[in-house]
Formats: sequence, structure tokens, C-alpha cells
Amino acid sequence: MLQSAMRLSQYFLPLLKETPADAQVVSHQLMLRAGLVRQTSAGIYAWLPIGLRVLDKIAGIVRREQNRAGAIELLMPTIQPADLWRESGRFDAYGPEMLRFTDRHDREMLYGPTNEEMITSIFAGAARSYRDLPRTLYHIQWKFRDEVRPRFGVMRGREFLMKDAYSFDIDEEGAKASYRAMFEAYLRTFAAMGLKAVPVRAPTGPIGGDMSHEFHILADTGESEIFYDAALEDVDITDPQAVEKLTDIYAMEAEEHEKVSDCPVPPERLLSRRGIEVGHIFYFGTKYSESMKLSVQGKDGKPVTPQMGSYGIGVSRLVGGVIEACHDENGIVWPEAVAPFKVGVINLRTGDAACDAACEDAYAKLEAAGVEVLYDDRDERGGAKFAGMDLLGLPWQLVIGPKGVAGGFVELKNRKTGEREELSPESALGKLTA
RNA sequence: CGGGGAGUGGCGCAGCCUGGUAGCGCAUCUGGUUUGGGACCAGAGGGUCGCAGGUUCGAAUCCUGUCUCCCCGACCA
Repeated sequence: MLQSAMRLSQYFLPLLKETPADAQVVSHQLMLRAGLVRQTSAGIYAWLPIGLRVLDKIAGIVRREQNRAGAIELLMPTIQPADLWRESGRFDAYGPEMLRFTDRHDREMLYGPTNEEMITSIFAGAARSYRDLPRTLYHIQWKFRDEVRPRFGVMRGREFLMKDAYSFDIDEEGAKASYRAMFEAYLRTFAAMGLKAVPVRAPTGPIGGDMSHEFHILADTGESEIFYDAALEDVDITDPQAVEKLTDIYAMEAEEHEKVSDCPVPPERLLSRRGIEVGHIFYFGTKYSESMKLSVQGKDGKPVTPQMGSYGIGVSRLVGGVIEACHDENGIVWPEAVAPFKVGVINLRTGDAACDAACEDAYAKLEAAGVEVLYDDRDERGGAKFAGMDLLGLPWQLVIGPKGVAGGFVELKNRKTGEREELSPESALGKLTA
């Protein structure tokens, strides 16, 4: 559990005034400047304290919504034995994206790019009858894919944190219900982060399967192109009940769209936007249950091969994705649900006894109220603090000036709207703890 | 993997063509003046110029090799 209150003078938060030359996209630049990450190799990042907080917040929302959808959390290792992948035939099929190595005993190992084989093998070792189904299991774990060209900071890294869930059902009907439950969970998940993620039909790729949707955050810097019916804009995609409507509306990832010979959407209503893929769900039937020999006893006593689906969310990618969607010319503008801290307290005159006391008082009260607070108690010029806070993008800035005690200067600024309100310390705290 | 570019104090860059022993801005430290939205003055610390080899009296600079990183394209949570 991370600290709920921190003093900047005691924290580890390296802010950069200038943009590192290597960073091209805005989210990458801001993540570097606001001290969220540091690159250690191409496509591999160290998560600094502030970045870790955001990563945790996002993972927490994902976890909450997975649990709510009935999925059960476990944790599988990053390192997997090659033999497991030989069973499914993917050890040879996966290609150089998979990082392979041998241990001291010359056993072939790999750093997992995904976990279908492992989860199926684990489930196969435990499930005996149809009564053990349906189940959806998930974990949030680091993956490694040796991308030919990592780029865009954490949005296309080689090492990345992913939530992957796997559903096991006794029949196709059940599998579709599981798929739908995850679809809804995804709408809830992205909405809870303050994002609009558009679900689109997607090509299934090497994982294989019949039914697949990708969830995209619309952003000009997105890597994928998506096509959709203008009618989609009238649907509230943050409403999990919208699944019905959404599956009827034409929305395709470019590759899939090109395969459609006669697009049902008239050209004037067909829109095209760039998107960042933050989630991907598949239904793939018995592809892995068959190859990994997963079988349970059916009601009639005969063996049944369960139907499976898999459901991914790019947790670390979302950190970049949120910033792409939520920033302005001064820096990041965190949606409150994923902000590393809710409020930044700015001491306008460190060293002034009355001002220090007012700040300490506010800081202590906020901490006591369970509000995540970062207190800038450094001895800096006021302006530098404001700039740093804007860059960091905390939802609220509580500014306390030298006359703060005697009903003087206490100002609450909303980072998103830029609105500043001068008010009493009591009402400022009331507003923040409400 | 094909094409292009770049490695010089923490960050951003100049110097390289035309070899002579490293410089600027920001950041950092000290002292002072300051303090209501990226302060000012004075001083200081910090770099074997990615690495290896070669040419030369002398290499950041020229040559060879090598590593790393970035961008464009083809591929993907």
C-alpha cells in the first residue's frame, strides 16, 4: 500500500523542465517530465514513485471491475517452460517476439508474452466436471514481447503490465455469456477511469478465434485506424447496458474494415479516427482446451472440451493512453480516479511561521481525512511550484499564502478547468474531503 | 528486418567540415537580495566527448570496427 500523504521535500520526484529528445509523443514526454518513468532499455521502463501510483490506480480499477464481473484473481509467473508452449504448438509458431532462454540446466524457458497455455494447463489440472464451470480467471502480470520497434513510451513497450483473463465454459452459449460479461466489464472499467473507449470488431490475429473486439481510446496519436458509423457517437459507451446497441452498430478496426466488401454504412455516415488499443477480447472456442487436453465430465458422464475466451487490458499502456486523452499545454490533467494524488498543497512562503503552520494544519487534516495529498514544502519561488503542480496534473491545488492564518490567502484551483477560488481554510478542506 | 538519424556534465544543445587538450542554457551547491503564478546578483562543483582499435608530436574532431538509442516503413496488449 502506498503512502496517502507525502512531502515533496522528502519524496522522489524528478521533474524535468525540458523535454528529453528521445520522446516524440506527448504522453511519453509528459511521463518523463513529470517523473513517472525512466527508460532503461528500448521499450523497457522503470516506474518511479508517481508513475507507480498511477499504475496501481489503474490496476485497482481493472481489478475491481474484474471482480465485480465475477472473474477470480490469481497470479501466474512471468517465466514459463518451453514444453508448455510445445503442447499448443505455439513455441515454434510464435516467432522472435517471444523472448527465449535456457536456465543453468539447459532447460528451455521463455518470458511469457501471454498465458493461454499456462492457465489452461492449470485449469486442466483442477477442473473435473461441468460443475467446475463456468469460471473466469485473471491475473495482472508483466509480459514481455520482443517488439521489433518499441515506441511511444509505455504505449508500445517490450515489457508491459497486462491484465489477462481467461474464461472456461461448458458450451458455446455459456462462452458467449462470459464474453458479454467481460464486454460490459470493459465498458465499466474504461468509464471508471474517465475514458471513452470505443469497442470495435477486430481481426483475431495469431491468438485465433471467431469473435473479437478491441477497445480504443480515440486520440490522434493512436496507432490504429478505426472506422465506424456516426450513430456510434450517440451511444453512451460508458454505460455497460449499451452492449446491445454497440454490437449492432458498425465499428471496425481498419484491417477488418478492409475485408468488408459492401460496407452497410453510407459513406457520409462512415467516420474514421485514430485509436489507442487498450483492451482486446477474444472468444476462441476449444483452440487451447483441445491442444492442452482440458476436458471435464459432462452431465451425461461424457467428456466435454470447454469453450474458452481471453480478455486483455494493457494496464501500463493505459497510463500513456490516459495522458494522451487528458493533458493540456501545461502538462497532465489526471482524471480523479487515476490521479497519483488528489490534491497538491502549495506553500507559497516556506519559512514563514504562520504560513508553514497553516500548511501543516491543512496537510495533517487532509491526511487524517484519507485524502491523498502531496505537499510542496520545498523552499522554492512560488512560480516554480505552480508550474511543477500543473505539470503533475493533480486534480486540485490548495495554495496557501503568508497571510493564510488570519483569514488571508487560501486558494483552491481546479487543474482541469483552471478555476481558482479564494476561500477559508475550513471550506477548502470541506470541499476536498466531501 | 529494410531505410534514415543521433551518442559531448542530470536535461537541452554547440564544437567536428578546416586536429592543439571542452563550451553555452537550464538544473545543482554556497552566500546575498528576494517571495502572490517557471526570481535576481556573485561565486562554485560536475564531463578520460558511447566503447575498442588505428593514423598523428597531439584526436571530441580523421579512419576502421563495435554497442546503444531515436525516427519512417512492414508487425502487435
